[in-house]
Amino acid sequence: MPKIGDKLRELRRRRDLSGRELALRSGISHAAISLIERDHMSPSIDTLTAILDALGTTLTGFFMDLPSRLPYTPFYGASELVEIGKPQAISYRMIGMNHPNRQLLMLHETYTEGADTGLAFTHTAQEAGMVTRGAIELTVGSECRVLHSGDGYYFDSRLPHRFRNVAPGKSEILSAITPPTY
Amino acid sequence: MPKIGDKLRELRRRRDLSGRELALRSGISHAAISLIERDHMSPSIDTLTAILDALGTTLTGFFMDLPSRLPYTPFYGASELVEIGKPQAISYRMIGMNHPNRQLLMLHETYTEGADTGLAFTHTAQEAGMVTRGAIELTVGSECRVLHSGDGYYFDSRLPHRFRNVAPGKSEILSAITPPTY
DNA sequence: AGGGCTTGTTTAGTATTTTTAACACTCCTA
DNA sequence: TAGGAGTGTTAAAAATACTAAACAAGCCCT
Repeated sequence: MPKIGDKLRELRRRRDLSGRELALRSGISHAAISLIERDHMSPSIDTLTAILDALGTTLTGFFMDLPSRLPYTPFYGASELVEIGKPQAISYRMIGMNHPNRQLLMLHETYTEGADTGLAFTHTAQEAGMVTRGAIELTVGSECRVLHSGDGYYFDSRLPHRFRNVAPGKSEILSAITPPTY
Repeated sequence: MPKIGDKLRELRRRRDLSGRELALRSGISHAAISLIERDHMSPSIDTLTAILDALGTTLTGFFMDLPSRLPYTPFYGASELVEIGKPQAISYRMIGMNHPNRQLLMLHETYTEGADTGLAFTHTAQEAGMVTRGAIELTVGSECRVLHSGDGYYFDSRLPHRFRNVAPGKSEILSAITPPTY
């Protein structure tokens, strides 16, 4: 009943993949992919999962559809990023402040030497990021690790988490949170 | 792969429906429902849609709050980021690949000299990011601007957009997209 | 023009889902 | 105690998803 074919094909094309390439990555035959994309058959959850997986997507993301938007300016110069933290300790500079219907919160975080968020909980949200400078000790639940420039993270904000700057000087993170619970 | 059985049974029980009653309302046999609920078979999108329909739910709603009961590691070392692009031109390295129910897609993008995405459209999504190295010419709708290290952006992916590396060498972006339908 | 690559489609056969029908069990009630 | 009406599970056929192989069309060579 749901016509997922067009959406799937569009997704694949956007990634610049041929049917055969996607078949190879997903483990599904290219014939099946062709049939699914033209709505000639309704894939099982398992096969659709495999396909979306190879496209870097999830069932949730795939089936989600959002309402409309307004015109605005998409650019945010480094100096225009709005500060929503405490620059003396931890600076949170926000990207996308003026967006009419924000659904994710993107932050440029700067930690001064020794800065520490302490243990934090949030409602149900998800958080991802990458260290771009220095070294950050990240604790999530019972796990702990030091992340250096280029290392990333992704966790459920429901778990208690804590960021601590362990570099001799400033550290920086670029992070994203959804939904934007700020 | 995804074990949707428990969630389905829980949903049905919460509505105080028997397997046969749900079968009647959905048009699916009660045997099939039993098998699906015990993860003995992977339903097609059509049949799952019919079942969820009878339960007053949608595919989106169903997959959105699928419990993430799987243990996972929130850390992603720089070398573990999964490549979903084409390193010769534009590399998209994904943070959060193993997350059980991803709701945002975070990417570390590396553009080789002169790399160009060409004009791209998406359905309804939102995208934010910051240039961390080099210089990127970003076009969104009718607007165009060159972003340097430290500059950010936030736009609606429904608008036609294009990234082009205009630096003499590699450029890098750290970006986030939600929902993860890139 | 003709090979050799790619692309997406079709067809026939295999595997899996889905149905139909029977089985086993509990809880009522006569 | 026996029977009916409810529940969920299993075992057969039937229908459908899926695969493997062949087909057709386009593009780039020389």
